[in-house]
Amino acid sequence: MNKSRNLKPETDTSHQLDADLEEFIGYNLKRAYVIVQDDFRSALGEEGLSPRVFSALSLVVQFPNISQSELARTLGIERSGLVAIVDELEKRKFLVRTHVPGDRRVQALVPTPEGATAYADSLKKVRAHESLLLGNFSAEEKQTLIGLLKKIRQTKD
Amino acid sequence: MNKSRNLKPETDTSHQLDADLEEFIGYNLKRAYVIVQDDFRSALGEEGLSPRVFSALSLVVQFPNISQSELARTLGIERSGLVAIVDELEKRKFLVRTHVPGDRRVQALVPTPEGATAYADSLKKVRAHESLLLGNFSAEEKQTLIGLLKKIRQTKD
DNA sequence: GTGAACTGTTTACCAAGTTAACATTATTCG
DNA sequence: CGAATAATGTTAACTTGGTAAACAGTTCAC
Repeated sequence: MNKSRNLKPETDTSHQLDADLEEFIGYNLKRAYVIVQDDFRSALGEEGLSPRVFSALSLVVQFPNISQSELARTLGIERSGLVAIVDELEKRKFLVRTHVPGDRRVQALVPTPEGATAYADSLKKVRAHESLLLGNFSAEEKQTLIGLLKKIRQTKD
Repeated sequence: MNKSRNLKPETDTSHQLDADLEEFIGYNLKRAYVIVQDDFRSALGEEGLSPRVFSALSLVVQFPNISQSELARTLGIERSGLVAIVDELEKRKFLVRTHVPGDRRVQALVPTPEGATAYADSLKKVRAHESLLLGNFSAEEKQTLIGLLKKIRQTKD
């Protein structure tokens, strides 16, 4: 069982091909995640939205009046962690925190017109980034991949 | 095209089902990645190896005498970032940095016997974690997923 | 032999999260 | 009612996992 592959480790580029690591979902998931995230950032540029801010804005635009708690829950992060994200979106004038009549604790998040157009613009860029990065994927492969990734999420509900 | 879904945002749990976000590879990748990583950590316990340390040890055990530069390259991280990982493995006595005769710059990484057994032990736990977490995946689905994730990596070589 | 390149390392930094505590407000239910 | 319980948004301190830049020592190319 000992593979005894000790030939010139410095110049042997075949490591990736048969390392134990390569059989793990976790490792492959991370490597792919890093690539996609890096490409996302360079596609949206220095002043563009980061992935997490984009995803928050997406939900606010699509579900106006969502509360911060609900947004955090939907994104799978802590309420405390969401504060900085909403702060950034508010500072950029992409949304406003508004009071809701029924409950004086919650601050409903409402997208501004600038927020809506910024989202539409970013959405285009994100779609372009994904279709360019995954240029060698068929539509079916993309759907399969998304389906399998969602299935992982379903295991922990 | 306006979906106008403004009914009780606080209690509407259908957000996940049709949000724009859900069609993106990047978003689904991140959500899945977080779940798998969290499960990895709880499977290996408080004193267990973190994912990145596990992956480094894996390569050192499988390819003894690998240099730090080569290891960093294989893992896709910076040389500077690898230092802390190797420091931890050395402190735990799982490997030693050794001089190589030909080149006085490089420090070849050699697993200790403890390192090898720690890896074997961790490997079992990692395999158990993945097969438990992905209990509702068929062998074929797992292979498909890994293949598609690798394909993402191939786009940026 | 000199300039370029590579190795390991430190330092300073950053991004993205967590946990714990808190004030404020709502809800539950003896 | 009123007291306990719970939810909301927020801050503060911390952790993790990286990067970028600079550096000394060493090797390579030509």
